[in-house]
Amino acid sequence: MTRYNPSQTEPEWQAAWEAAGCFTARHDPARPKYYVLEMFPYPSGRIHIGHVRNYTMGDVIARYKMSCGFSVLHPMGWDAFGMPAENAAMEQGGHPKAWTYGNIAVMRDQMKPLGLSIDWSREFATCDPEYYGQQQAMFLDMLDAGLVYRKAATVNWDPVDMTVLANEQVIDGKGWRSGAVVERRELTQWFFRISDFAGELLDALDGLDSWPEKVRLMQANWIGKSRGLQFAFSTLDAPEGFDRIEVYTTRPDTLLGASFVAISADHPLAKHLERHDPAVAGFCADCRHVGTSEEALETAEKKGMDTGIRVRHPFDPEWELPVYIANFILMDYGTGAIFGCPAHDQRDFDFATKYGLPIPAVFVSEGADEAPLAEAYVPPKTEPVRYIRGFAGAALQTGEAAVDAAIAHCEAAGVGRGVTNYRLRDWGLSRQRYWGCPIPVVHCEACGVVPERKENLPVVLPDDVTFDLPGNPLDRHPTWRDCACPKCGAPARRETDTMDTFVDSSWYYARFTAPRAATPTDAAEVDYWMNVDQYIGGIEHAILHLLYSRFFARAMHKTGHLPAKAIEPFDALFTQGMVTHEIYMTRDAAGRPVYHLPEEVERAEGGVRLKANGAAVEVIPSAKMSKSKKNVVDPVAIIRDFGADTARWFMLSDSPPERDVEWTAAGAEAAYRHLGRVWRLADEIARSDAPALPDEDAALTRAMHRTIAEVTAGIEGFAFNSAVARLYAFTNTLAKSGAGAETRRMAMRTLAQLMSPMVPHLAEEVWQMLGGDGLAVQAAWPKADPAMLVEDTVTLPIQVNGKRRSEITVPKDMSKEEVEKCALADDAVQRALNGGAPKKLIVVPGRIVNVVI
RNA sequence: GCCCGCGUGGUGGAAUGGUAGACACAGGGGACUUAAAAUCCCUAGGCCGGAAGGCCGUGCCGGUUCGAGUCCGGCCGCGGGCACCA
Repeated sequence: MTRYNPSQTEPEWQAAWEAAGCFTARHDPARPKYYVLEMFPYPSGRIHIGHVRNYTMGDVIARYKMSCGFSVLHPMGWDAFGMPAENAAMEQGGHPKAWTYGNIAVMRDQMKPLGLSIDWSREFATCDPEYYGQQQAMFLDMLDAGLVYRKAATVNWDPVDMTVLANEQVIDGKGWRSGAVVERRELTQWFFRISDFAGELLDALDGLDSWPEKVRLMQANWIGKSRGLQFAFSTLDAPEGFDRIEVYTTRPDTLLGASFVAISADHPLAKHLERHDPAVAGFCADCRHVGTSEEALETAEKKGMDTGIRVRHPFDPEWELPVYIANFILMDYGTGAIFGCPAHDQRDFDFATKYGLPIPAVFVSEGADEAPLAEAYVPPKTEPVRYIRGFAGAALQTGEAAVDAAIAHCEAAGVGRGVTNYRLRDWGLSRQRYWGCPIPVVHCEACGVVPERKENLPVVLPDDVTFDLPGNPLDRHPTWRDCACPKCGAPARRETDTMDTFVDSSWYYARFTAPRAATPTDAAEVDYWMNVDQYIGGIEHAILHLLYSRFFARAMHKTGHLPAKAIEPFDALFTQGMVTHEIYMTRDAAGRPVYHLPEEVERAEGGVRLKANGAAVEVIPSAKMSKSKKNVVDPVAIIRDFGADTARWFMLSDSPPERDVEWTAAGAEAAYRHLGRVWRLADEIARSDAPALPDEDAALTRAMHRTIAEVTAGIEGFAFNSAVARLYAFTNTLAKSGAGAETRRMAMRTLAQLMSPMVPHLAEEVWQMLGGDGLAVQAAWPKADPAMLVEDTVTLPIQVNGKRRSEITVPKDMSKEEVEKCALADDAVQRALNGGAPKKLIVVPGRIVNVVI
């Protein structure tokens, strides 16, 4: 007898699908389309078990939609520009291009055995000149449309390596390679005007009702709309030209709680003072040694320096406040200056305490008196509080109301104006790196910044570069930089900055609709395929990638590359969890940790041991897989040992897709055993000649329809683990069923279809064994018969005081009164009542009965 | 530091405010086998009890409710993001 043998049959079915052209996306106006997209991978070198999970989920949706009659687009590509390729070139020699395309080839070969329903004819990498050339064309259109501009911005500068560092390359304020203390440096850089779209990007979140609420919330907070007051303090003893300091505050109601003014070290006043005062210069230099990331700024010790300058309080000419330079004020947000109200802001409180500044309370909780504060009092803005230093509105009001009243009062008094501010900053896209899309402009001494002519695109990266020196090889390339000005023809210099890789990933979804088009998009194709019906990816992209893509789609619309309907490119979003694994650790003689791969250890009596020498292994609970901790599982080995279907089945079972899943060898083996069980069951049923048995046949048919309904709902609702559980249950039901052979064959074929999106190879195998017509992948999705789902009785739990004490089974449509009667007659209820009458009787029809005593 | 999540048996997890632990893994017991593997069957949150049954139980503390894993407030722990990692 033959056995379940995935290593032989899986490649055969993949060949059969390819021969039948099952996964070629067809622009068929007669059929509804469905566009499934998983976030494309970075070609790091090998596929990861997390990729298997991500792409399996997308594949389930794609295959399910195919069998529901949709024309499906399910493409794959590579997010191929970025730092790791340059790092590899620096560390191991070679060229980023060779490294990247080599990795892509390996990963494509590793991915294909998974049997994904991908239309590989649409594959591209963002580092293909055909792709980035179109990106350059759009950049020029956006430049023309005023969506791109240049301004100065700060970067992390490594003074030893003489290079710009990414935030992740700054560790504890030092360069990762050189160890030198990082400096902030200003460079002129390119920006997208995303902040012009802040209000629209925020408002449009409401329409994204198939996005996770948490992602919408995170984006809304990131955009950070606030209503506040912008006004100026007039200064005393300030240098010329600085007679006013503009500040922005979201809490103008606390103006009478002001204790100090703090400005950023990058504020024009700070920069002015720096030039004349060595002490200020020293302090500002210190501030600039903190990296540019908000995290670094916020977690650094809060420090300030009194400038000696004083400002007058706008409501009291006698009241003077000191002006500090502080390391936690961002020049990029608001005006780069704030007033501190220590009583109602913890950061200001800490600052005031540190520098011995007053802490006057503005409001107290409703019934309280003013008393010295041990910490800042920061109640929710919606809570009514009593204002003791208020100046507008009622004494007792909410923070919200007080802010509105304060703005109105200040505007009337001529102190500033109410403004709406956004936290969202413009998107800096310049990168001082080689392996990215060149920014297609030229710097000409006579003409200034000149866009490259479209017919000269793509501006291709030169291949002859070296990575023996830090910094951007384009900057020191002997000939590439030199060019003629597209306007006047004089000798000019190419822009050597390349684009942020987020640009590449902000429109790839549109390119997949016409990947070989001679323009960025093809109107007919984007019109048919957009939007992405289901986008799937990691929660780590909740803010930046998704927000940039939403902006870019709008910018593409404005420049004629996308229709209006595509300005929100992703109709539905699903964020899946990570795959984790235990970490196995021993220690060397010096007590340093040594990590071990999962295949190097075994479970033995009394714990986990090394296979090599039996040494006891410390097991650290599940963590995100990382090479350095060696808790990685190689999908290639799993597929070799168990087959793709086992890997797919395991990735879908047990854990809910949005949550992290732990890979365990036992779980994978269990998945394999189950698939073998299904195979044997199919084999047994195919041979059976059992006669029909009306009761058994009817029961099995009912169970089958219930399973169809449950599995369909599970797939539609991204509850793959629940769908898998129903499939387990139905497999057990089918195995034990005494129904006749014909009914069991029908049920088995249905089971194969329901399993097909998840374990497509096994499904084909079973479908074929049971005489299914054609390929299972092309069969229409089974439909549950609603009549088969109706139950005529229902079991109601009976609670006494909220605790389950008994249950009754009653006809589904029994009246409330009769249910009450049955419940009260129940033994357990009688016992509890002990002859008395219930205080209350709650009957929720079809659900529960609660007797309150 | 700020924003967003998550926390349920030995394990992964299920559960429109309505029977907590579906479905599985590991475990225990049994069948088959010369034996093992494979397979099949039974069992299974903890405590007390022979059983019937009872008490406890969804990170911790409190609240709302006839009823809370689910809603609200406060804490603890873990994870994601913080604009140049992708």
